[in-house]
Amino acid sequence: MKVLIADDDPQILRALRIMLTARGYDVLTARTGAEALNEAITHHPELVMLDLGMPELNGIEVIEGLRGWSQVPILVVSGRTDSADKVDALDAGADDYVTKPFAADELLARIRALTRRTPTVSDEPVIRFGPIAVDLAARQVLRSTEAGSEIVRLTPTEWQVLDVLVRNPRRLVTRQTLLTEVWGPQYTSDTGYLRLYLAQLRKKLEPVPSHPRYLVTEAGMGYRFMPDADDPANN
Amino acid sequence: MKVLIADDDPQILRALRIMLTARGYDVLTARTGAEALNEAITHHPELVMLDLGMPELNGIEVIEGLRGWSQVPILVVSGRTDSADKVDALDAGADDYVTKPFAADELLARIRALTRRTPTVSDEPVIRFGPIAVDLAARQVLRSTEAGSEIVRLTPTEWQVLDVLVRNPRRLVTRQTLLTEVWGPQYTSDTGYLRLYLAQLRKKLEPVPSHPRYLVTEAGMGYRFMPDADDPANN
DNA sequence: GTCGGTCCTAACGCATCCCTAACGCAGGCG
DNA sequence: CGCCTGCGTTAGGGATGCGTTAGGACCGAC
Repeated sequence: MKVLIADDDPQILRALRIMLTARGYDVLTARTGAEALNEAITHHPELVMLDLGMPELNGIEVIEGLRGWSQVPILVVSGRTDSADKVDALDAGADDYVTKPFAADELLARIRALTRRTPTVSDEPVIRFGPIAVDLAARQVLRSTEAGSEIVRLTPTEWQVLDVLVRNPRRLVTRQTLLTEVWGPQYTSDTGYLRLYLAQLRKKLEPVPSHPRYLVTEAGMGYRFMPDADDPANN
Repeated sequence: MKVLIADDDPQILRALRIMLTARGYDVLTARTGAEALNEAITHHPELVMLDLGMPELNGIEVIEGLRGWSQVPILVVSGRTDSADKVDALDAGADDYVTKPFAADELLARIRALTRRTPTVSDEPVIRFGPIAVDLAARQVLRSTEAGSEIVRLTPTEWQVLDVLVRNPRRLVTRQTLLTEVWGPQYTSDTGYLRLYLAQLRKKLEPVPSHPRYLVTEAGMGYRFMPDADDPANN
């Protein structure tokens, strides 16, 4: 199992590497936030351990950068004990937060708990409907035309909205969950931008945007992604 | 979102209930391990907060009992700070571990982190009667016809009424309960719209809307959902 | 400084939904 | 037998929600 450790302190990096290697983990390391993002993109680790106080990009920015395209479990290991730091990191997308100094066996148990819960998030990370193919891992959308296939460009926000919807096929996603998933837990009332992004997504993905077939709206409740009826991906 | 809190200390129970209720969570409580398991089985909460030192069954046993059939996120809130306790709880199946005393905002952030990750993989509460299948999780109603199945569209209010009824199979639901559940606690007298929505539901769901078989009215009292007699889902 | 892209606000039709009002009908009761 | 109460049903107005367009604020790149 590949684990990425990002910390600017070589001491900690070395200690963690030894501890995890001895337990059979494959350890990748990074010393800056930018380096951490690069490593994550190229090697797709199954767990990311992150320090908050790194140069170039701080921990929160790294979390947001990761969460833009990956569901990998993120464990923050930080010297900051202030609860505000914890709240910020967790709300940004981290899954757990451990303060230094930490007990080695507890850290290992938390790592086991995090990796246990995600036994391969999705064995089929590419979702197809109509002429569209959504590759969640590669963060890419392709539309097949008669002359091959073309790349559909989506903005970050459009991606997050689409991500939530396609991860819940056939299920109703309420306006509120969509808002909190994309814009954060403090957003609960819609002033109208959800409609906007749904319209843009439909313009880019639907065969007939004015008559949506896959990104269906349920009046007064929310939205729903309806896969093709013959799609074998049913779960 | 339903949250089950299991703790033998009434003080903590009360504090947590207030804190979570204010944030919009539906709080269930239990004072013993056995009670916690019972509550979990009957109400299927989306998060379980657990104290380790409870009578009857200790925390670890409760975790194991839950994990036997449920993937619900488990957050341990315990006074024990020993790392061995944390390791045991986490390895038994808990997802996070917070020691008392805890910071309220951190606890809330951890709750958000835990519930965010699970897209409510909840067990499949599909209720069937006649040609109708009600999928509560997906918020979808299907009617099977000779040529496959078609989607039945329900308005939000129709959904809420149906939701209350099917969650109480064979039980009488008084007019007042229905009103307060759907329209809010201040509504107590019916000016006639309940009749309206029942009529619409019957028109959409009953085989013979003029002679209701599943959505039965009890004159002067309320309504009752009667499942098929041979339905194995009896609880 | 300029430019392109993205995010959000505001406003306007339009469809849908909620609720009121009225009428018909059945059963209970004096 | 006639009245009354409670429920089912229908139709229509008002309100809300949604899709759509246009335009300004903000930010990083060049």
